[in-house]
Amino acid sequence: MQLNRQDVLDGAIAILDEYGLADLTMRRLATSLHVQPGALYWHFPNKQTLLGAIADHILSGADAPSTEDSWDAQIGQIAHRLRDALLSRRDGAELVAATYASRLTTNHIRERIAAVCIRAGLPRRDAELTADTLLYYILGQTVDEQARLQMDSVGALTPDASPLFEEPDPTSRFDFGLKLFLDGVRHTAADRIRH
Amino acid sequence: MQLNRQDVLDGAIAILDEYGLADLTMRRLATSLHVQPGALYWHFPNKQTLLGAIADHILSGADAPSTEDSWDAQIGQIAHRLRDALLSRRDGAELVAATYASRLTTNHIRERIAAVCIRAGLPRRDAELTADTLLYYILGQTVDEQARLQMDSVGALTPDASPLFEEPDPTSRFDFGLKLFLDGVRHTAADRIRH
DNA sequence: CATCATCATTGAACACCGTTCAAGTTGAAC
DNA sequence: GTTCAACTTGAACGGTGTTCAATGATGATG
Repeated sequence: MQLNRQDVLDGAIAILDEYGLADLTMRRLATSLHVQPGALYWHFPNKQTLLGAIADHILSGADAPSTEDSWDAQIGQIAHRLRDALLSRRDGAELVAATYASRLTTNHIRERIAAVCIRAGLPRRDAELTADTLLYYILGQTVDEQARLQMDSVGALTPDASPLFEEPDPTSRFDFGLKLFLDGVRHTAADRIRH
Repeated sequence: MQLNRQDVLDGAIAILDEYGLADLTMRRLATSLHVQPGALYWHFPNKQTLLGAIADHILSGADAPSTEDSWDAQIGQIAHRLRDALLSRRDGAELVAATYASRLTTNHIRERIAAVCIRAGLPRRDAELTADTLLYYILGQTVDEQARLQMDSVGALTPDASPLFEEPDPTSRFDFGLKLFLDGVRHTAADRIRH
């Protein structure tokens, strides 16, 4: 029975969920698909491209149009959708951050955010820079949050610093930075923005 | 002639500058020091610790007290100092971002930024979250900028998209996000902040 | 049903990587 | 000159991504 691209992708995602990004190797993936490592290279030219496809899968849907009315609620919704997508899989944030840096995801969340900013009245270049700024924040924050989460689930060193007593909770931390950002956009473009 | 910790560190930084992070391997470092790979492990317990020491070196000085008066000029100065430090060496941003995530740098730039926010009137937790938000932005933005810079210096694919015609220039892009952030802080804590 | 081109896999190798460790060497202090 | 800690060697262990000629499976065509 022969493999196809989707089988390889599904197998990779299963390994990611179960063992994490560090243990997602071409050899392990091949073994789990009952195949020799070389076979994978018929479906994907290299590992980085495969990771890009996983990143696309993780991000799928995050760049859909917002259902909110005001521009700031729209950006807030998209930001939370992105964060949820990153957190939905083990090491998702780390994987997407690495892949985003190497520009081999086909997701259009950057353009979606920029579009909201343009519709709100920002010039195109400012809108793009604003989208970049937000994306850097979300990726950095979420990578960190997920790393902590995983450390806690393994380590659980000091009961005092356990996640139950950690404050503020991760979502509040995220919203703090998001609000900071939105306030900045509001103020910077105060004279241009439509209400 | 025997090696010491500083020799290893200097050798590693030399390789980083000349060949980049991807080619900074323990074996290559050993060869350049005319030594067997195992010898390095007497001076550093593992590669990650060595990278942490390099990150500390790159960041040294970036967390000094600001010489500015107003809180926003102070943060701006520290932010630019951090960016300059990251850009001062090949792959510096990538290296520091990776090391920062794994928490083995001893630099106190986060605390410095938080201290400025506290002195400006923010409660301690808000100050820390604010510092985190800014750091995520700076790291993400600078990693991206440095990656582009390196791609241009190697690729130079389309003359139209060459760095000469790229706009806005990287520093302006950085300042755009920085201003967005500072405006956000100003607005968020408008009633609390001392002027 | 046989043929044939295309799709897909094998098996083995290449050139690396970080890390470990018993055994050996070096160099300074006594 | 001996001793002892600091330091290095040499060799291995157990991995990694990737390549490629040879081989096998598959489905459409004559």
